[in-house]
Amino acid sequence: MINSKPSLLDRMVLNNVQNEAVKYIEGPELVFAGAGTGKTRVLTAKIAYLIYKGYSPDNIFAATFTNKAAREMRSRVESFLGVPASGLWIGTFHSLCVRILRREACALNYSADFTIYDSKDQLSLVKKILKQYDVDDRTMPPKYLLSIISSYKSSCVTPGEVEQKAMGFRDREIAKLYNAYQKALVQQQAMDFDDLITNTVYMLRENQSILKKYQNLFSYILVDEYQDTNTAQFRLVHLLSKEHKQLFAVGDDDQSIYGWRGAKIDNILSFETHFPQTRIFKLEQNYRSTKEILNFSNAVIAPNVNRAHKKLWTDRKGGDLVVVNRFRDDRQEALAVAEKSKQLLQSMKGSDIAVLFRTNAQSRVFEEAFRKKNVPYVLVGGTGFYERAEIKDCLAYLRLLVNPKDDVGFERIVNVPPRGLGEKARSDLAQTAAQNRLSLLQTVMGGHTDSLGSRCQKGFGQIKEIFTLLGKMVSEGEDPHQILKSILQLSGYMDMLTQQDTEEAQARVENINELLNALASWVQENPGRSLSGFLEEVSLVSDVDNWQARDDAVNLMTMHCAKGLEFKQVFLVGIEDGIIPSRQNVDDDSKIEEERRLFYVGATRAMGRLECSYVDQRRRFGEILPSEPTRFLFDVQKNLYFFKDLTAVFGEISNCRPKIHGQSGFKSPKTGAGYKKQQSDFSALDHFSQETVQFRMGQSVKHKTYGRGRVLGISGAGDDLKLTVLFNDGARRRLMAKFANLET
DNA sequence: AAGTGTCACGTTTTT
DNA sequence: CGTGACACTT
Repeated sequence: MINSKPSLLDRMVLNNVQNEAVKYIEGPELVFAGAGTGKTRVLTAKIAYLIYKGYSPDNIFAATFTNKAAREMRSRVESFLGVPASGLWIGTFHSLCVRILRREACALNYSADFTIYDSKDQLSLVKKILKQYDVDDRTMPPKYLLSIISSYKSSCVTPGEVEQKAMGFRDREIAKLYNAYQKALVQQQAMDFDDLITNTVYMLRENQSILKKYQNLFSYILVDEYQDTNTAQFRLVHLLSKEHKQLFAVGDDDQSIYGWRGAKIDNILSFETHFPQTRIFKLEQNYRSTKEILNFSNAVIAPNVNRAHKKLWTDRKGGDLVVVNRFRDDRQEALAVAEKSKQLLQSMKGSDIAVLFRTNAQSRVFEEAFRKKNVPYVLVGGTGFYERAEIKDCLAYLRLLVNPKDDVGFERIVNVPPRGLGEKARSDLAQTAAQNRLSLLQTVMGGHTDSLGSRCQKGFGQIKEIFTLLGKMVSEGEDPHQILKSILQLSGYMDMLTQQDTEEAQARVENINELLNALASWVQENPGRSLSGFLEEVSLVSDVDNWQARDDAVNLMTMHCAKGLEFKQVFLVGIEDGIIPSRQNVDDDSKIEEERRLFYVGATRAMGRLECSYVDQRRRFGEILPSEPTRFLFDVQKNLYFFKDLTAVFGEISNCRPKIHGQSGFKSPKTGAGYKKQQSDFSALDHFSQETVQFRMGQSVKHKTYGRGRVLGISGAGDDLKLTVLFNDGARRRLMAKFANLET
């Protein structure tokens, strides 16, 4: 069946443990795969091996973390085997579940064309419900309510169960609102992200014949990034595999970074109790990073308590020591990273370089710096294309054509562009709709608006006309791209934008054109598929899914986004207390552990060079606030990184009176190419920094009256040098180095 | 109903 | 600083 001259397994190039893990098909199997140990390789090889052993691709269910990963794995499996694996069920949990749900929708009282609500849609719906129930959104903020609902859902807790276990008024209130929210979703034939998993679980749990069907269909279950599965996903995997027990999970507990959205690290740590007779493999040889980077990373993660025992090693020697830079402020940090990137781009591809930060807000300064220095970059994630208002408007029109019960979508576009339909008109419509048990759009289309005030007749008439024409186009099988064009024309949306004649409106037109292009190429790639296919794909894309590394451009992204990726050079920026660990996670030990894992994930992305940085002061909400290096840095022995104090590099130079040997660039700060050159070259500054810095982070010092302590923070320079010291009596004190007379 | 202005609040992280 | 909610004006 497969023509393999060097045998399949030979071609896969696996080490011993990897090889055994791939060939073991005798039951539940868990592979602990540390960062860079060839996890993806094992997973792909495993799928290829299963097919080679006679499993049909149709019977293999493989859950990955992103669609991008799924695409890549599918094509690697195909190139291993030399045959297409189109039937393979590979994708994110969300997209795999949607596929099942579309087939079985009626078992859940849903139509196959249900809409998927994103977090903005969820927010509108929740706000509407709070208003309906007359709940004050100060005591019950919509976002907060949604986060509660989401955490219930990710643990498969129904509104009824919340009600049952309610301890007081507030719990009952939440149960009531959760219930109303869920009812509204069904009524509007919509599901939110969590529902996609949770509803699949409920359906399988309550429906023996459907369960049997999928247990038989999926004869092998594989799960990637198992450390980031939540309870609902665990239940799903458990339900599907409990008869045949052919389950393969890979993951790394040290990289569990999604606890805040319901992921349970215990899923991987207690795998054996959930799945008895599990065979465990550990991949500990790292092929990605240098010894220096690995030692640094191992030291970062070592203090965590809640983890499985393992230690990564490598035989890659002779790399550069990890660097920790200290900058004066976030602007200097960004400019320095941009400048360094610019130099690196002469010998490296942009796709080899990444700047990783904790929060999206940090990206702004870097964008400015990269633009200023004329260094090309790609920002991965952030406010996604599909979240822009004009794009969401277009999608809302399209959504309504597929699902006329989508009231959230309807409310979005009733009066965009303005049709004279204000609050009064809308609440009247909502009332009529409720009386007739119809959705908002159905009420308009059914002509039930005749009894409403004459002022709004015109507006509703327009909507009816637009959707009648569009409906006709859809039923005639018109091309989705053409349909969107008609929407923009018939609704007057394009006219509205072109009339505005602002730069803002211009940008929106361009975005819409981009959407039109995306839709056109989707139609080309998916001939014959309906509009709902496009909408589904659009709702389930992740930030990295659309990301394309460019040879010429440096990559900017969050540490979360960088999971699973690798780069030759990594800048891990803003490693400050309050940022990583996030201010909001500092009082909880398990959250601190997760923050530490995130730091570890960031550090282990680096193959060749890792350069971290923190700043003394950072702009936050327009205010300049002092910053201190992350506590995680103190867990790393000082010999594992090289510390560079660059706070004195721009300005303030006279303060420090540095002794410069050989070529000096510091004499004429304003003019001369020499200065510019120095400014852009970190290594030329090494000497300089070592001379000015007498104190290092974490260094042990002795004070006459306070006794021994560790240096926690350094700021200022020269005579202004200030130290924050944590003394052994437990007190933190800020001292002027000049007067403190510290001994080492 | 629509457009303008003022104020509070927010930044974790995302399928 | 930037966004979104609300109040006020036309």
